[in-house]
Amino acid sequence: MEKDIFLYNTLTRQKETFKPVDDKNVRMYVCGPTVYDRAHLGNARPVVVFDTLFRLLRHKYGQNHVTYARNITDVDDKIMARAHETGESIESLTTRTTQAYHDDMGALNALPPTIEPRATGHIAEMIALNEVLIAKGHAYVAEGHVLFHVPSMKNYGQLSRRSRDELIAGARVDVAPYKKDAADFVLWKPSAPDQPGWESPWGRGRPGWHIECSAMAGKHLGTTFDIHGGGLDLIFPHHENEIAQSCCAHDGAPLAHVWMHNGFLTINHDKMSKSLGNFFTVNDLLQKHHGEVIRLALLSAHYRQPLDFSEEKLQECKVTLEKWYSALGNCTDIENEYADLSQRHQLQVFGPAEEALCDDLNTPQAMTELNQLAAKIFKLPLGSDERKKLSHTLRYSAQFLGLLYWTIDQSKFDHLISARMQARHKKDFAKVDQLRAEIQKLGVQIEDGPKGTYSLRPFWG
RNA sequence: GGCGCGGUGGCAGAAUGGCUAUGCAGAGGACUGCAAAUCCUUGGAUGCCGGUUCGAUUCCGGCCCGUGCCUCCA
Repeated sequence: MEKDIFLYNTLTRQKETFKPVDDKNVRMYVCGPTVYDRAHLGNARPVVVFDTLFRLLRHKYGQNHVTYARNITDVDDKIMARAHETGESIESLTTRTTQAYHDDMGALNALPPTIEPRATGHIAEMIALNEVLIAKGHAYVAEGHVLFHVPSMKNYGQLSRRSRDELIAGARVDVAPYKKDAADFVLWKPSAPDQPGWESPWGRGRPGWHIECSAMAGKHLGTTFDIHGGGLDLIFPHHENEIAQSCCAHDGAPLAHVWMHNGFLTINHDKMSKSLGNFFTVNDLLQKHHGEVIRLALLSAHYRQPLDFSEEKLQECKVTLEKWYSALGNCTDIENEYADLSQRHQLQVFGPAEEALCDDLNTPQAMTELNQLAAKIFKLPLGSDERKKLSHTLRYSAQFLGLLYWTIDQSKFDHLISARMQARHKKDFAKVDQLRAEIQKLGVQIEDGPKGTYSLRPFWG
């Protein structure tokens, strides 16, 4: 792919041409879930957004030249609190929740990341990082805690564009007495005997929130990597502090070149919250809507914009997908061209949607291109070469969005279709309708076109 | 109080210093065993006030409104 990729960088507040450190190994880190509860819809947005970016990067740099790391935070006070409430063991809770996360994100057709490091598997790296920070004068020990000393870093606050003074002025929380500076944050904290903990040079304890990402990113992606992503709310303090830890440990080497942050989502224009009763887990939604529909809805606004979720939006996305599937081709096209979808990346048909995605992941623009493509396809004669070619492009383009991956049992389908065709010629409409119902059981809704032909679309009940 | 983001047609949602997407919804027509889809035609927008400019929705300033973050929430 010749086209350059442009990405908006929170660090510079500008759209920049993406230039990887090593184009043989493009590296991206995205903050993953804390596994104490089912993922909610808000958790799904960064997953789908960065999955889309992952797909685009893999296309441009090669399937095996992109490393995507997304962590699992499996040690955290929220986890401890939940386990304490319910009596479930921490291990059981985190294992079960991690599995549910994989299931839910898989249902949204998010590819598994290349690496999924777990915090509890990297305690030694975190301790080592703390020791480096202490040795270099960026951290200190106080009352069993290890704290990062913010004034030790001259340019702290670059990502969020906040000065240390501003932070302190706006602080809403009491400053712990053992902190040398009000802005200092915890790298390591002591654990009570009944809390999970690991032996360390500072006694038995557990990591602070930010240190795990620095340690895991450093281990798996190297000192400096290409893209670091997450939700808008992570800019401060989480990502700011990751930068502080990693840069100071590595004598100023940048942690990541490009910082990307997705916007929040609202539900019917309200903030999603338990008190408003509009709090949905991904799994809740999957009971009512196909994952592909939810995925499209999550991509229907640009990732940096707020995204409003509603039942109407889901309905509209469902109809849109059905239209695209219908445009994809009649059964003949499916049989001849798309039987093995894993081969479709070899088609190398340039798609305009691809170009839209190269412009800072403009997914709404990509949707427009797919709509345009579908409209063109519908105007062309069924079975024509031109129509097939555009169908190729549609299928090909949609793969970048992780859409139009749906397939059918081809042999059964072909058999039923030809039987129905015959019944139709005989005008045996009772049989025709009965066969339509049978085809529907395969998950396909067929439609009769103007010339007795068929279009195909998934049937989602 | 500090830092930031946004206000585009009925709704959703891109883009752009001049020719203003796209989808849904609406109106009219075509097609049609049923059902559905599709096709053709069509009305409709850039919060307010100034400035820069031959020309601004787009750039600059002010205002109004909404919204996010400010130590563990994607």
